[in-house]
Parts: sequence; structure tokens; C-alpha cells
Amino acid sequence: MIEQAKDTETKILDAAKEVFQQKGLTGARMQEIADKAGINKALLHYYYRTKDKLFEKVFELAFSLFIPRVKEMMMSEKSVFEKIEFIVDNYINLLHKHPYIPGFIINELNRNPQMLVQLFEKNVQFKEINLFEKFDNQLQDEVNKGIIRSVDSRNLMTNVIGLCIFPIVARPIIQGVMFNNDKKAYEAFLAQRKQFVVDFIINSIKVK
Amino acid sequence: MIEQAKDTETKILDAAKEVFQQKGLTGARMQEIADKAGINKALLHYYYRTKDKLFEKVFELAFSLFIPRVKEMMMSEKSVFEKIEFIVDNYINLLHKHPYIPGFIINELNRNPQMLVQLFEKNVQFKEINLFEKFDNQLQDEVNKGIIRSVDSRNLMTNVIGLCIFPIVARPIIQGVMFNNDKKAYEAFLAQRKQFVVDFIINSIKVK
DNA sequence: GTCTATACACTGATAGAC
DNA sequence: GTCTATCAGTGTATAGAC
Repeated sequence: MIEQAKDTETKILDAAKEVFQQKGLTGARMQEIADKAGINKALLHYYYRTKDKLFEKVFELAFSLFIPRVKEMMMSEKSVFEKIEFIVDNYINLLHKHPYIPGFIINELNRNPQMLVQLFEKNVQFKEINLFEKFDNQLQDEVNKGIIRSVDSRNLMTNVIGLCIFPIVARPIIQGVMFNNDKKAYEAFLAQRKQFVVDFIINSIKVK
Repeated sequence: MIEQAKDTETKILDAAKEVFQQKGLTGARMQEIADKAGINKALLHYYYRTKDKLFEKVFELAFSLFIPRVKEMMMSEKSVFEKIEFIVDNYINLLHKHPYIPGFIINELNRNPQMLVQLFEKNVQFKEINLFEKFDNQLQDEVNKGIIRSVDSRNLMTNVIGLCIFPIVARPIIQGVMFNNDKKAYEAFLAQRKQFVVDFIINSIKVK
């Protein structure tokens, strides 16, 4: 039945998401995904013909969860400072819910950059070459008003996103080297970091 | 002969480095490493008994190239501003020479965090829990002198390293989304970024 | 739609000659 | 030290019964 099918499809996707994100495309095993979904391998291939196709689906879902957020936030009607606070806040919350996705996306995209091109071609939503035009204008506007110092928009956005994501994707090494592998200490570190990052960025660009 | 052995061993390591860093532990094939080294699979196993052992060696070499640098830089006799400029400068140069290593380390460490523990146990050089004590004192000292505002050392170091590494490990996605996949444009972006990052950090922490 | 059984290719690893 | 040949195990994918 359709009901049953829908349910099985969801169970497969959930299981596949978990396994692929943890072990990557090449490290994941169809058997493990089947086990985790409570079905057998044959049924996996019935729903998604190949491992690659199943992976593509999982990757696309992960991608669409993270990337469009940036666009939304940049397009809102807020001041630069408010936008930065809003983005950092939302992105760190999102990262807290899905800590494995950024590393997953970054890794698989490095292994196969072509995926991004295919994604852009299939999904217009992701292709936003003029995403920075409005933000550029806003920055220049606030520079003219003497609120912030002159700053390149792409460098700024890279910093905002990078400062949020880096401590998550590089968690094992930072936690190991800086916090002697103390998990609780690192969680405390992450908890206070949201405010630190906002202050760090705003302090850097604001005119005093 | 020993001479020949040394040479073969080097060729294997070079080939293994290339393949492992590009495809990861699970994606790499012993056959491809053998081909790239100009030998056959059997000889691979003669020098390094298993795939895992060969991988460990490659990982350790990559790790030792990147991590101890931070320690060196932090231990030098420079002002905070000089240290930051020095670290960013050196790290970005290093990244330019070895752009695939950080992603490699980050990814494999996420897949198997236990590796870091083993590395620490085997190699005292990496275990530096008091690495921040001296840096903490220096920061506090310059705060007292009114040079910089009060800032947490681990957050600051995370930002310094993260701002250098993030545009490299996330290159495909940033280049794709922000630069319409224009490779030349991204190289130009990276070239000017060194100065931007230094200014960004120092602007944030200095007292004006 | 879901299962069992199996085909088929590939991979890591070893044996044994030179 | 280096090779050829080969094994045993594993992985994706499919055939066919229900």
C-alpha cells in the first residue's frame, strides 16, 4: 500500500542519512542501512535502484537544510549587526541539531565537486549568484553612515559562517588539543561561544 | 638493497598520501596506490602489512606537519598582534602548499576520533595540555596594559585557526555559492584574504 | 511490497617462485 | 625485494517466490 510504502521510504531515508553522514559514501554499507531501517538489502534496491542514487537523495536533503538558510537570513530586513547576530544565532542552533551535516557536505563535496554543479542544474533554488548584491549595498550604506568600517562582503560572510561551523567540523581535534578531550568542557565551550562570536565580529567591523 | 628499499618506501608513502588524502581511508584502493607508486599490491603489503597500517603512517605524517606549528607559533617571543600575524601568515602559506591535509585530518578524525587518543599516547609531542597557560598570561598582561580588550584564549585561537582553514576545507561550496564556481576568482579571493583575516582579528581585539 | 537466495565483481591479503 | 597467481571475504545488485 501507499501508506506502508511512504513509511518504509522514510525509514530507509532516516537510516541512510545516519549511516552516510557517519561513514561517508564509500564507508557506508547497504547492509547496515538495511539493518538500521529494519528491512533487507533487496528492498533498499527496490526503492532506490543503486547506492549512488540513495546517497544523492540523502546529500540533497542535507544540503537543502543548510544552504538556503544563509540566503533567507541575508535577505531579511535587518541592520548589519542584527543580521550577523541573527545568522550566528540561527546557524549555531541548527548546528546543534545537526552537527554531522556540515562535515558530511564538506567532505563529500571535496571528494566529488561535480555534485555541486549537478545540484545547481537540478535545483534553481541553490543558484543565487546575485545573493551578495543586496548585502553589498547594505554594507556600503552603513559604511557611508559611519556605522561600520569598510569591509568586503564575501570575506565577512565567510568569517561569519566559518566561525560557526569550524568548531563543529573540527570538534575532535579542538576538543582533543585544547580541552584534553574533555567532552563536558567542550560542550560548555560551545555554549558560551555563540555570544563570543557575535561580539568578535561586531567588534571588528563597528566604528567606535 | 637498502638504497632501493628506501626509495620504494618513499614512493609508496608519496602515492599513499595522494590517494588517501583524496579518497579517504575507505575510498582508497590498494591497487591505485600500487599503480601510482609503480609497483604491485604484493609489495605494498611487504612494506606495510595492512591497509590500516599504511593509512596510520600517512595520517601521522600529515598530522605532524600541521599541528606542532601552532605550538611553535604560540611559544615564540612576540606580542599578541605579532603572533596573530605570524600564525595567519604561516598557516595560510602552509595551507597553500598542502590544501588537502586539513580536510583529510578533520574527516578521518570525525570518522574515528579514537585515532587522536592513540596518537597522543604514542607521541608525547602532541600532548600539550598546558599549551595555553603561557598564552593566557600574555593575553592578560596585554589586557592590563590596555593594548587589547579581555578575550578568552581558546576562543581566540579557534577563530584564528578557523578563519585560515575554513575557506580551504569548504572551498568547493564557497567557490560554488559565492563565486559562481569561478576558480580564478576564488584564487584571487584567497590571495587577498590573508591580510583581511589579520586585520579582522586585530581590529576585533585591540583597544582603540 | 517484501522476502530468500544468489550472481558477480572487487578488494585486501597471502603463497611461493625468482 | 619484487614479482605472478590466487584465495577468501565482502559488497552491490538482481532473480524469483510469495
